[in-house]
Order: sequence, then structure tokens, then C-alpha cells
Amino acid sequence: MKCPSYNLFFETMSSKLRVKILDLLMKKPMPVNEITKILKEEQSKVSHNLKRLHDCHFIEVERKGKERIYSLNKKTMVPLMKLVEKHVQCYCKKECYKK
Amino acid sequence: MKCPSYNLFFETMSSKLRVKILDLLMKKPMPVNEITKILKEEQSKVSHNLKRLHDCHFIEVERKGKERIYSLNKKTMVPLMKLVEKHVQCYCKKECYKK
DNA sequence: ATTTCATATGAAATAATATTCATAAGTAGT
DNA sequence: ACTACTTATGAATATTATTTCATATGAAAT
Repeated sequence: MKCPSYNLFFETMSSKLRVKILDLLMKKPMPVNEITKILKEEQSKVSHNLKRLHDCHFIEVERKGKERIYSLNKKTMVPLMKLVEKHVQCYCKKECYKK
Repeated sequence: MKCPSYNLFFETMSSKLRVKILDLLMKKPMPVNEITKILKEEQSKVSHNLKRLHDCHFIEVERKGKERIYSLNKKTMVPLMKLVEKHVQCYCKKECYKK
């Protein structure tokens, strides 16, 4: 079992594609080929990026026949995304820097 | 006023030096030359990285004579760090994957 | 106005990361 | 055992980010 560092945590989150994948998995678990179809990205590219996400325990895998079903680690990801969204919105909306 | 994106948020957090700077500012606000001395890093390097942190509103500045005092945006940074720490610890300690 | 100190900035050089491509590995069916 | 299908992986290449270096800016003091 790998032990993710602070930096690896954020580095892994700092890729557009990886965040897109996480957003997708927010809806429901799905196999690799479904992710590639929806995001229109190459399979190996997606697999490499899934590996990064998995190394950080942002996602989990389960075998189902030939497929591998990836699912989100909601315990960490949901509060994280909420926190970031709050911060981003705060500094994008007028209300927040009018005070 | 710049509006940080999700990716910029995480990208900015994904640098060892920048996280070190944030950790320092967690203790107290300080000017650039104090940061450079403590971290033993070049001034311009520190300044470039402070800019990134500031663009994302992770830190704030205040002028004081020739110096510029940087301080942490604790509102976002404290809960963020706690969240990450929790996640990292969970996947580093035995208890968490024994279940 | 010029010197000094503190910090910022632009651009080239360097380092780190991601993507691509070819191929391997695993599974299920015939 | 062979084929088809799904996903993983290694290594070369391409892309992106960081650092460095030279210099600019800005504030205070003389």
C-alpha cells in the first residue's frame, strides 16, 4: 500500500483530465471503456491517469469479468470538492470582495 | 481580480516549496526575506511562488515600509490542510485498511 | 537625487510531467 | 490453444512548469 504525500495529493488533483474523471465517477462507478467514450480520450491515457488517482486512493477498483469498474472515494472527494468550490466561487463572485 | 479554476487551485498546491511556504505562514505572517532565510531559498524563487499563491488567494499581502508582509488565508487553508491530513493519515496507518 | 534595502518580474534554461505508441497481460468464449 | 475484448504498462517524445539570472521597481534614508 502506497502512502500519498501532501504534494502527490495535490499534484494528482492538478490535472484537468483527472478532475474530469473524478467528476464523472461522482455520478456513478464505471469501467475504463465507458470513461474513454464519454471523455473521448485515448484508452492508455485514461488508464495512466486512473492509476495516478488510484495510487492516491481517490478511486477504487473492482473486477467484473474483463472490465474494471472504477468508483469514487466519496469520503474524501466530496468534502474536498465542496471546499474548493466554495473558495473558487468566493473569489469569482462580486459579493466576496466587496466587503 | 483573478478567478482561480479548480485546476489552478490544485496545481498551485502541488509544489513542495509552495506548501512549505503555506506551512510557515500557518504560524505567523512574515515578510519575504524572512521566508527566504528560513527556507534557504533564493529570493526570486520565493517571490515567483508567492505570486502563484497570491493569485489563488491562498495568501494576502500588506505593505509595511519596504517590506511586504504575507499572511495565510486561514479560512480556506486550515480546513483544506485538515482534510488532506486526514486522508493521508488514513491511507498511511494500518488501522485504516484493516477493516 | 542618489544610495540602499526589499521585493517583483521577464525571459532563457532546466526540470518535471503527461501523452503517445507499441505491446503485454488478463479474462471469457469457442 | 486460439481469438476477441478490456485494461495495463514501459519507454520515447512532447508538453508544461519551475528555476535561474539579470534587471526593474518602489520605499526610506542621507
